[in-house]
Amino acid sequence: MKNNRNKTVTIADVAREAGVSAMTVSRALREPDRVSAKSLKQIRAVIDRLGYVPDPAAQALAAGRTNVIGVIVPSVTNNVFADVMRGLYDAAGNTRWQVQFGNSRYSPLEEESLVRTFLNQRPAGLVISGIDQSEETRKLLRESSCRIVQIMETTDRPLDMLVGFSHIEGARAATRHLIGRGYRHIGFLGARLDPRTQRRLEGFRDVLQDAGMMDENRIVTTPQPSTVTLGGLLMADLLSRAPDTDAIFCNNDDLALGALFECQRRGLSVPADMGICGFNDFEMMASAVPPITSVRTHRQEIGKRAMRMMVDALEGREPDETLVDLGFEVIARQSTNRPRNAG
Amino acid sequence: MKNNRNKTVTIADVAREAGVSAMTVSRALREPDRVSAKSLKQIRAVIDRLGYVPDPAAQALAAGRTNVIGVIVPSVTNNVFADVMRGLYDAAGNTRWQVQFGNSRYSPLEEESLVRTFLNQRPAGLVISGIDQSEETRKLLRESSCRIVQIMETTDRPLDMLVGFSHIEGARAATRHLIGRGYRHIGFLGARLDPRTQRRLEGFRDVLQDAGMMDENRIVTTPQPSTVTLGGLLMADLLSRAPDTDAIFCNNDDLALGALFECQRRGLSVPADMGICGFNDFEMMASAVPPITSVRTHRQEIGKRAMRMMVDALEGREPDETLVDLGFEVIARQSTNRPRNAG
DNA sequence: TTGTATGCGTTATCAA
DNA sequence: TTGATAACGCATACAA
Repeated sequence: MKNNRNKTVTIADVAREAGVSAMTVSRALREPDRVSAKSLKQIRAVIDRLGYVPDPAAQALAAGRTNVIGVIVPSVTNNVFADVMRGLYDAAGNTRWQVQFGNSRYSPLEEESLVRTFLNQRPAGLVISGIDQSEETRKLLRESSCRIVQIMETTDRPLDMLVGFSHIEGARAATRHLIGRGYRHIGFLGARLDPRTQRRLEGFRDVLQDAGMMDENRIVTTPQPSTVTLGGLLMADLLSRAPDTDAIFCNNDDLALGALFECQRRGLSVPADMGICGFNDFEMMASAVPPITSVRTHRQEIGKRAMRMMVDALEGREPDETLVDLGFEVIARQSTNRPRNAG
Repeated sequence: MKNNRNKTVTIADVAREAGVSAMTVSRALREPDRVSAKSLKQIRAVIDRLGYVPDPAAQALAAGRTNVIGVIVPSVTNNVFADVMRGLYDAAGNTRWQVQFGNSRYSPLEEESLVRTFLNQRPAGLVISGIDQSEETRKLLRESSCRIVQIMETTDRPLDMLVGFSHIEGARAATRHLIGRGYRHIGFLGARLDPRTQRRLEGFRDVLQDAGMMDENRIVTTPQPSTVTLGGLLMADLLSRAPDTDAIFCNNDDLALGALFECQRRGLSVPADMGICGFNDFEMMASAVPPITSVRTHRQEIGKRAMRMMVDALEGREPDETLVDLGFEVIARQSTNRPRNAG
C-alpha cells in the first residue's frame, strides 16, 4: 500500500522561506503574541503562499494531546440524538476544537470500547450520553486527564460536568397531566427500554401508584426500537389486554403518532375515547390531527450548553455552573383535552 | 495546559518485556506471518498483560497514512442521511477501518473545508454525498491518493467509485404514477432545494410537460428545511393559489404527512379530493391514515454498499462494479388510490 | 523575541 | 526471521 503523502509542505519549508526557524513558525501559529510583528507578517504570507497546514498527527505526537472533543451517543438514527448533535456542532463551530462522534448503539460494552479508542487519541474532552457508564468506563474516565460532560440526564454525582434533565420528573409531570385531565385508566407504551426510557416508566409508575390507579396490565413495552408503526401495534396490544384504557403515555413521539393512527383506524375519538401524550415534543406533534400533547425537552440546547461548557473549561474559563438541569415542559394539546362528560 | 499523557505503554515496553526488538512487535501486529510463532506468542501475551494499544498519532506520522475513512454528509439531522450513516457504520463494523463523520450543512464551501481537513489527516478513503462538489473540491480529491466513493446520486462521470440512484427518474416515476391514477391537476411541494431536491423537481416538470399538464402555479417551494408543519403550510399555500389541485408530489415524506394533516383539517378526502405522494418511504408512511404512497429509496443499503466497496478497494480487492445504481420503487398506497368517479 | 537540541511512538529501509 | 537506524512533522524546555 502506498503512502498517502503528497506534496507535503512542512513547517520547515515555511521556516526556510520566511527566513526564520521552525520554532518561530510554530509559535506564530499558537502564540502569535510572542512573535514580532515583522516575523508574523512574513510567516503568514509564506503560509498562505505555500498553503501550509499543520499535520495533526505530528501535533498530537509532539504535544501529547489533540484538539479533538469526542462525543459518544447511543444512536445516530434516533432523532433525539440528532438534535443533540446539531447543538454540539453549532457550539463547536467557530472554536479551534474539533468534534468527533462515536456511536455506542445502546451498548455499555461498545461504549467502553469507544472510550478506550477515544482516550488513545488523547482527546481534549469527552461528551458522553447518560449516567449509566460501566464501572470500568467510569474508571477509565476518572483516570484520564480529559474533561468530561455527561448529557441528557441528571444526577448528584456527575463524573465531571453535566447538562441534562430528569426523565423521571418528565414522566411524572406527563402522568399527572393525564390524571388532571380526568383520565382514570392510563396505560404506558414503551419501546427500546434504555436507561432513560426505564426512568420514564418509573416516573409513570410512581404517580399512578400514588393515585391508586396503577394496573400492570396497561404497561406494554418492547425491546425493539420505536417507530410509528410500532406505536400502532403496541396500542392494539394494549386495547386487547385492557379495553377500558382511556389514555396512554408514550415514551416517545413516534409511538404516540402511531397510537393516534391506530385510534383513527378503529374509529376511536382522540381525546374523547383516548387521551394521548408523547415524549420529546418533536415538531410533528403540533401539526397532527388532533395536535398531540407531549413533554418538550431541550435537546439542541443541551448540546449547545454542553459544548460551550466544555470549550470554556478547556480554554481555562472554568464554568460557573458545571451541573445544569435544563428541565422540560408539558405542552398540553388537544389530544389530552378530555371532554367533561366523556367516559 | 497539561499533557493528557498518562501511563502510556509503548511498543518499546512490550519489546523489552518480550525480549525482542520494537520492530518485531510492530510486525507482530501488522504482518504476523512474518514473525516466528514463538515470538508471536510471547509478544501477544505481553501485549495482553500490559494492555498495550498503539498510538494512532504515531502510526499516522510514521506510516504516512491512517485507517480513517472520512464521510461527508450534508446533514446529521436529516433522517435520510441518518439511515445512510447507519449503513456505513454497519459495514465498517468489523473491519480495521475507522469511520469519521463530517457535516457540510448543505454548503459547498463547508464541504471544501471539510475535504481539506480530512485530507490533512491522510485518510485511507473518503465517502462523499452527491455529485455537486465545487471545482476546487474536485481538484483536491483528484490530486489526493485516497479512494473516493460518491453516494446518493448517480452520474456517468464519478470521481472514483459511486453508489446511488437517480432522483430525476424517481420523481418521473412518481409523477407518472399520479397521472396513471387519474389525477390531472398535480402540484409539487418542495423544501430546502438542495441539488437532489432540484433534480426531483426537474423530473416532475419533465413528465407533466410531456403530458401537457404543467402549471407553474402548482409548484410551491421554500428554502427552509422540511418539516411536517411546513408540509401543512405549503399545502395551504398551494390550495389558495390553485384550488383545483387534485394531487401533490412532495419532495419528501415529512411534507407529505403534513399535507395529509392539512387535508384532514380542511375536510378534504385523501385520496378522493387529493392524491398525495411522498419521497423516500419512511416507515411512518405505511401506517398513516390513509397509508401514503411514496418512492422508496435504499438509503441504508447505499451506505452498506458504499462502505463495502471502499473496504474492498482499500484491501486490494478491486470491486467488479464501481458504479452502482440501487434504484427506487414507487410504493403505491391508498393516498393515491383515486376513485373512478372522483373529480 | 528567537533558536537549538531533543523527544513524541511508530514504521520503512536495509542489513544481518 | 530479526534488528539497528533513521525518519515522520511538530512542540517542549531551555538557552541565547
